[in-house]
Amino acid sequence: MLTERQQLILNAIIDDYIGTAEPVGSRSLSKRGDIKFSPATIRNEMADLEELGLLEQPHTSAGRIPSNKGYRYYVDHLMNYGALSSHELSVLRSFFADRMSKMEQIIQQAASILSGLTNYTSIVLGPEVFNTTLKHLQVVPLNERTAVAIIVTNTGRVENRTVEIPEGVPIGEIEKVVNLLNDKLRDVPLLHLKSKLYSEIGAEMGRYVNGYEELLGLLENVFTSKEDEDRIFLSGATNILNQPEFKDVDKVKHILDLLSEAPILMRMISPQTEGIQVRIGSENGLAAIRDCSLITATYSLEGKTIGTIGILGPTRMEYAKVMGLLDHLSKQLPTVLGRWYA
Amino acid sequence: MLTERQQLILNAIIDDYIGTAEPVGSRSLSKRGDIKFSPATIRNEMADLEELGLLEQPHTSAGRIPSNKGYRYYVDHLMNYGALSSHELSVLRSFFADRMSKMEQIIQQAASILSGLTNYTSIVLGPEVFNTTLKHLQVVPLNERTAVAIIVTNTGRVENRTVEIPEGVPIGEIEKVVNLLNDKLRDVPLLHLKSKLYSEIGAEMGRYVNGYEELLGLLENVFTSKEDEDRIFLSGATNILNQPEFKDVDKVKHILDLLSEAPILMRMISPQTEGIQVRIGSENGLAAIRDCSLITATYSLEGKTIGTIGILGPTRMEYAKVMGLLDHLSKQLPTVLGRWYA
DNA sequence: GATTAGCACTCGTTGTTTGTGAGTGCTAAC
DNA sequence: GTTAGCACTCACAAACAACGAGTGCTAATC
Repeated sequence: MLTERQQLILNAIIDDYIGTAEPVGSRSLSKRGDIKFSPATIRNEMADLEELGLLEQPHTSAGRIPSNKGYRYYVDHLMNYGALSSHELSVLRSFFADRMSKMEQIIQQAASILSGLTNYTSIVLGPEVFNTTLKHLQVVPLNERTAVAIIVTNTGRVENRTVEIPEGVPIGEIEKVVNLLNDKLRDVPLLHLKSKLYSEIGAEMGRYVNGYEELLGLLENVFTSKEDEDRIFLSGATNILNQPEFKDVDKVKHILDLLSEAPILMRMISPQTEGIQVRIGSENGLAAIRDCSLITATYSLEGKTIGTIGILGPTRMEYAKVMGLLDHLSKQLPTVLGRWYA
Repeated sequence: MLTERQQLILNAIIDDYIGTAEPVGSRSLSKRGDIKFSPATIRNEMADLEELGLLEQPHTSAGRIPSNKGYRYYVDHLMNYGALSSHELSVLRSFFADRMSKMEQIIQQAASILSGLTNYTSIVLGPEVFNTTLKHLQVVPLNERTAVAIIVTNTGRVENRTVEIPEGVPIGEIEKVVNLLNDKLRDVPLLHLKSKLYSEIGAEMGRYVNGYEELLGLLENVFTSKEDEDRIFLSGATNILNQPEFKDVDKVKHILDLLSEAPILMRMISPQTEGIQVRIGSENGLAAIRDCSLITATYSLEGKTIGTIGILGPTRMEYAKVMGLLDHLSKQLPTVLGRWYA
């Protein structure tokens, strides 16, 4: 347990360092208004904090910088979520005022706003298909052998896939099947489409349609959601380049490469637990972002977690501000999304 | 007009510099097998070439590097398209063997291959809607006030937009309109949809449908293609970070920011003229890529230019190799795309 | 006993100097 | 016309000193 004064000093150091990216020394700390001890006292405390692993020294005669553990302590015990500035509030208000966009646009916009307001990179995981249901299935033949299958969900999302029409299946048959499926599958959650297809529809289809086995395989392919990739929205990827700690091109390359790998991002920000989560430096597990912190917040609808919004920045991140923002947005986002689930 | 020997030397310098990114001196040149003059002679020639503006000297006692004008001369007069390596050929062959993907996937894949084989950034402009025609129009109501309008083209592309249903228009009416439109607009080029909508359909619609004015406005919105953004495909954006001339993070940031602006890319690679085009350094006009060269090749179908493939790299680019590749791919691409226009 | 002034010490940063070597331009010999 | 030779230039790297921000420790002070 840290003493009052140690907390004060740790807090001040992190505060300074977040602002300047320079190691902070005892003398400059003692000049801050909120610290009323001499540099010598501060030095003693700093030595103790270093021994506890909360601070580290780049080299002997430099100031101290927070260690990952230091940031962790700060986040867990010292920090309060920042209140939103009036500017932030007004940006968010105008975002929430928009009632026209379709869901994907809303999510993309949310990502843009996050990266715009923070100058970090935002990663947003769009709503899970969860209770997304099938609204309409359509097959449009393009020529004799190809057709495009289209799925419309109740959230307004449209997915499509090109399929090859098996030899010897006349267009008429396909239409019959599609009509049947539309009747049977309307309002069925996407998640259950495949199982329902086999358990209930398969047999019935056999009665009406010739060669339905091929069609079944085809439909399975159509219903296999490629959602995983599509749920990831990125914004402000190049913002890291603004941070002084990423002057090194090689480090940056690894990060940018990582950001273009949707499946990895997916794993990174999939909600492990509800609420706001902070992963500092090596806590992320990925070497490429060992100097980054990732803050994520889940958002829910009707008590179910359906997605995540996240910010990736240097470990020297404005935690309070970012967490304030994420907290606010994650709570408001469902109200905008809500109408798609009416 | 350059003498034989000047050409030989200029060619050698560019060749060397492309490989090493280091200024090349007279001594190292004279050691090349293909140059049989003494360093002194070479120096004299280099001085002349510099006077002509084809070479420049970073500083007095360094070797020479090609100027933009030097590259230009090289591209226009000295260089031959590189023959494709067996590796390149095999990659391309397996690409062209794929007959299943839908068009967007083909284009995206082409971009990936280009960036993969060159280690530069590839920018591809997908086929123009040009003779893309409407295959099917569909409106799926989501709830009382919203619907999603879907357009399917003969190329298998699916576009969709969320629309608000005007008050007092019953679902039945909408269905009627959609059926009418499907009859009238099938196989009409997307480009002409809007004009046709007004010139021919508008009046007729008035006869059958109440409140058709609102619907017209709505449909106009739907038919306004947002294609411009969607036609751009990027790959290997972070490859620039591998080039030694882009060690500087600030330069890189400008380029990466540029690459995320679809409209600017659009303008950059829209085909001005048929065939392969090389824009070197400042010839691009954009400050952010003043140290880059952009090589583009148009591809055509039935004599009409329908799109562009391009490579963005440092001015010190492997012109011969890249142009060989682009030439090959731009000629082959239409054969894969062809079936969508059958 | 906690705090602080004082001081010697460390070490990265900055600026200067000094070689070093790759490369040049020029001149004179071939 | 070509080339050998040579003096010269200049970026780059190493070596070095001065600087100063910052430290740890000790002893005086509150």
